[in-house]
Amino acid sequence: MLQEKVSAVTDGGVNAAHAPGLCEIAPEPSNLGPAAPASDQHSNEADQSIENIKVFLHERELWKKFHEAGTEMIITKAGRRMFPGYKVKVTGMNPKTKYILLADIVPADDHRYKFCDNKWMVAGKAEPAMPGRLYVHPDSPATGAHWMRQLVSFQKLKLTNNHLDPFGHIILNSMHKYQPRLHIVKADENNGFGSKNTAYCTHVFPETAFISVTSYQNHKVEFHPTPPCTVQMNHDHRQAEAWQVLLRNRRLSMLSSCQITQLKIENNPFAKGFRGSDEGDLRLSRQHGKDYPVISKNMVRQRLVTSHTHLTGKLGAGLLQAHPQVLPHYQYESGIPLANSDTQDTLANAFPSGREPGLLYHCFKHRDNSRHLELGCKRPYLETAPSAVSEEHYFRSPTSYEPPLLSHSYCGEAHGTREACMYGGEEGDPGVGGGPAGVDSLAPPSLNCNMWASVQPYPRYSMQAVDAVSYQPFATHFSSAAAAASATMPHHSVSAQRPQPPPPDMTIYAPVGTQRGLPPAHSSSSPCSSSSSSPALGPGNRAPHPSLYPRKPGTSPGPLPHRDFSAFHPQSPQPVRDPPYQYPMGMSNTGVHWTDS
DNA sequence: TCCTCTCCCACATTTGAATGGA
DNA sequence: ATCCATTCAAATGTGGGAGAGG
Repeated sequence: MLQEKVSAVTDGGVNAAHAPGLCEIAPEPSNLGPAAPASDQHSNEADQSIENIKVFLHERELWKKFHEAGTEMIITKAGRRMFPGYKVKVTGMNPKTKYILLADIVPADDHRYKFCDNKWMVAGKAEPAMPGRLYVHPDSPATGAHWMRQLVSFQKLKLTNNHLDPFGHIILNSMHKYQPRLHIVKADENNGFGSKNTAYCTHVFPETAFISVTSYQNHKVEFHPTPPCTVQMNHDHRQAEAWQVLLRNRRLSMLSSCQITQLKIENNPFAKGFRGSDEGDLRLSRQHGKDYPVISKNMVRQRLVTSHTHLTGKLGAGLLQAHPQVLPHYQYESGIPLANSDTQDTLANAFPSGREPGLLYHCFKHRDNSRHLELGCKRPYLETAPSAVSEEHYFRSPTSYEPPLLSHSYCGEAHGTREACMYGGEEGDPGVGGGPAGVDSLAPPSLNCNMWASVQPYPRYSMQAVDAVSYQPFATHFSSAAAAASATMPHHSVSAQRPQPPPPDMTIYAPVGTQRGLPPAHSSSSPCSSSSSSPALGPGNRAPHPSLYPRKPGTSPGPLPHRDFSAFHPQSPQPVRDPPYQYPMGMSNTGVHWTDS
């Protein structure tokens, strides 16, 4: 957890709380200002109302930069952190009330995407959603004072594409669009485990949506110091000069931070080694046996875009007009509009969201024409893109969905059966924390409670699905709250309107192998048996390297069992006994407003 | 057989936590 | 108790290549 000062938070606001259970987003009056106060239905309890909680996304400007470029998040088998990190500042909590903060990542739509012609395009229907997992902040539960004292960082949350991931990372499908969410669950004794009324709220920052990839989709091109053929073909002095300008501008700072890899390299300390410098380029080049600098493709784009101003002024009718096929290509790629484009176009272009019906229609219509999937992708990067403009017709709806920039807050109340506490693997076990009575004993240091619960990506937004869920015997108020919060997550119409049967894999997954030196429990029957903390725990509790636990064929955890587990783990290294934790999703009566009991 | 697309892996580098000595 | 240097695991994007599928 970062120990940053509260004042370091620079991000925007949180919008008002909405009536829980509504699967639609109420329009927000403002995108930028601080959160409008929640529509408080319990004004006499304003101080303690969870609706009063405001969440500010940390590094929101950075997130917005990524969002405008079309955020990509690498997912790997071993798990990859998100960058930018998901950090928030929370205000409005009751300092003495205990809260649980957790995050999950849900599909933003039911499309599969592909990166084509420097744009994200719908490439078909989404693959079946992975069993959802919740990432519970390691400090949970903690008092409001604790949460408000500093930034709340979910930086150690990891994403994986390993469907059998034993480490508790959040499982995602590659080339799909996802939306992280933050849930705040009240966990004090008056509204605690076993309580009928669990107050919670969900916050969504649309700018944190991303497309998961196994490798960044803007690959490298070799930046030869000699002009490319498109320039060489025409021995025009002005073009040669233009190329010199390009070379000269290699080190220009980005006017438009538009490329994901470059944004990550520039902002992620761990990627410092890739930051641009002539020496760095040469180093990378030599590393790959090249005598000439190798510049990332996105850098080329940036430099071209950056140089556009210079070029247009300097070349006029020269290069750009002599080769009109070049400029249109760059003009639109990656949603980087030039002077005439506005932000909305940028956003729409970067993320062809499926939330906008018209856009969807265009995408599918285009796809049905069996054209766009073949366009551009096979062309060398510097080749012309004659379809670039026409593509815009299909992927830039004039009414493109522009996501609000504030977090959407959804408050709700979970009304589910709570026959067991999620902490209560052993009631009375102070380490495990168990049960309603264990709440008070759950001082933050004693409980590192990363929990990984299955979340149904689509059906959870469906009230029909909610009703259809058969409760698992180990429901907890917490999971109920999380599930309820999940159920209130607004979803675009395609998913929300698709009734889903009760999920067959309504499972819980346990964090495993998080204590140093302790192997993860691979047994799906009791995956928590030897684990004591989660991968996201603080220093000293590093997750073991996956290579320490090679999966032999046939010994893999296998498909997630119908009953899987997740548990909060004490820091003590003792094995957690099989915690009968079940986190049925979507069990909340989300049509009921939350209440503080 | 060829091509495209997606994914995996090794690599060099940087960061930051842990450790030990002064 | 504090400071500093060292060590090492974790994290990062990249290029090359494997493998599946058409």
